[in-house]
Amino acid sequence: MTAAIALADAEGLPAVSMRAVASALDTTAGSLYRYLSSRDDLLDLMTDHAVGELKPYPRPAGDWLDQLQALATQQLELHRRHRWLGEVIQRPTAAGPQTLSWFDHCLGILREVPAPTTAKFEAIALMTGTVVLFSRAQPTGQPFAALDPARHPHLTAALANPGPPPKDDLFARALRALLTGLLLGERGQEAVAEGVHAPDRAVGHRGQAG
Amino acid sequence: MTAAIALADAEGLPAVSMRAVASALDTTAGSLYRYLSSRDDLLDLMTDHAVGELKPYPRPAGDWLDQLQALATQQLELHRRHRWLGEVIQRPTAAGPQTLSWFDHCLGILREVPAPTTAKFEAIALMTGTVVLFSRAQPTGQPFAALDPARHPHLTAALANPGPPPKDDLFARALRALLTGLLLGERGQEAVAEGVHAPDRAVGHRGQAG
DNA sequence: CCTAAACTGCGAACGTCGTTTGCAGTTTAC
DNA sequence: GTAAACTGCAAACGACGTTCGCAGTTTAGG
Repeated sequence: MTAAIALADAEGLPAVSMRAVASALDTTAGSLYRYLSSRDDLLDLMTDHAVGELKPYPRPAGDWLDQLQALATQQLELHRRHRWLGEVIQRPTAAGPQTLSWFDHCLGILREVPAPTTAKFEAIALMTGTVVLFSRAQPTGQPFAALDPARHPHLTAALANPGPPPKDDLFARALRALLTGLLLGERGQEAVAEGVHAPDRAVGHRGQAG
Repeated sequence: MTAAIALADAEGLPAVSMRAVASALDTTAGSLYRYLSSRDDLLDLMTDHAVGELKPYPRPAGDWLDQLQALATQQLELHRRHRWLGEVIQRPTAAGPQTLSWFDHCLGILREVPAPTTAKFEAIALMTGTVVLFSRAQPTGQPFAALDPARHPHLTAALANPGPPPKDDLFARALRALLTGLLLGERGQEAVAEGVHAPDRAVGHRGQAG
């Protein structure tokens, strides 16, 4: 269980074979089926255990956008710590209790945001998707073998003049752009530009937490 | 090759085994290694072949944002047609010629956008990532088994009151929010809100194409 | 305290996977 | 006409997820 997580952290998800985790537990592959129904079961348990690391949730500070950003930042750290998470959560399996709790916490933050429920669901899904995207991108080696400048003029030009390194707040900017665009619609753009962070109604995090 | 794509379209990526495509070609698994060096090779070929379906690229219309949106919409249709694409392109392999050509085309559209090269790379990657995210989300069954209203108050409330269905322009809105946020920075938000689509310099697609 | 039932862990095996290998049959070159 | 090179393929290898049946141990009942 935690042995499987350690294995995945160290050697990647493909290294998490029934035989490997059994060996780490000084037993054999078949024996694991006394406790697990399948390998997918193991992956589900690993996922929910990892999501549990997000607790305690950050104390509410700022408006809902700030709070979601804090949550996403924490989530990004989690995905960098467990690089196999992005791959695992893309399977269509039932969500575990920790995942359910986290999702409920997100909805709590969005409670007063005037957007339909479906939009909030999509926004949270896309937030996690963005986290996964950013957790992957770090070492850009040279994925381009032989470039023909005639065939790919813009690409060669871009590579010849790489320009300044990317700003490190790229994640926060992308996230805020996505969330405001999704949840506030076109009017959200103006609101952000004007420095207005919340709609008319008060958007606080009243009392409860997960 | 095309047989493998047909197989993946029909029965999913796991069904694309060496033996299965060999059987479709009336031969055996080992024989394929006369033409392919590995299964990853086959997947790479399938990917590049599928990306080739994006040609001819849509004729340039509107500013760079409109053009990228058209490209992304076309890409989304491709990913819905070949649902295995999203999974395949996440492997860290070298890009094929069609993929290179497409990437170069994107950079051509962004040619006059005043953003560093690295930012453009990230934006294109995130655009594709958004396409993958949206290509997945279609049937939301009931992923929630037994909900404890006390433990997940917001979630149960949200499910009890689903609200109106999501607007179908959600993809376009998310994409535009992401791209403007990434490539224009904070100032981009104002520009979009004011209906201004391009910076001072003319942003046309002059002549060439991929 | 002894026996019967239930449960535990585990070695061995099954089928499938990607990949390698050696062998026939055929084509090419001298 | 012979030697070299190339082709397709059946068989096999190791690793995978998973199943099965058998020992050893724990529990329940008389």
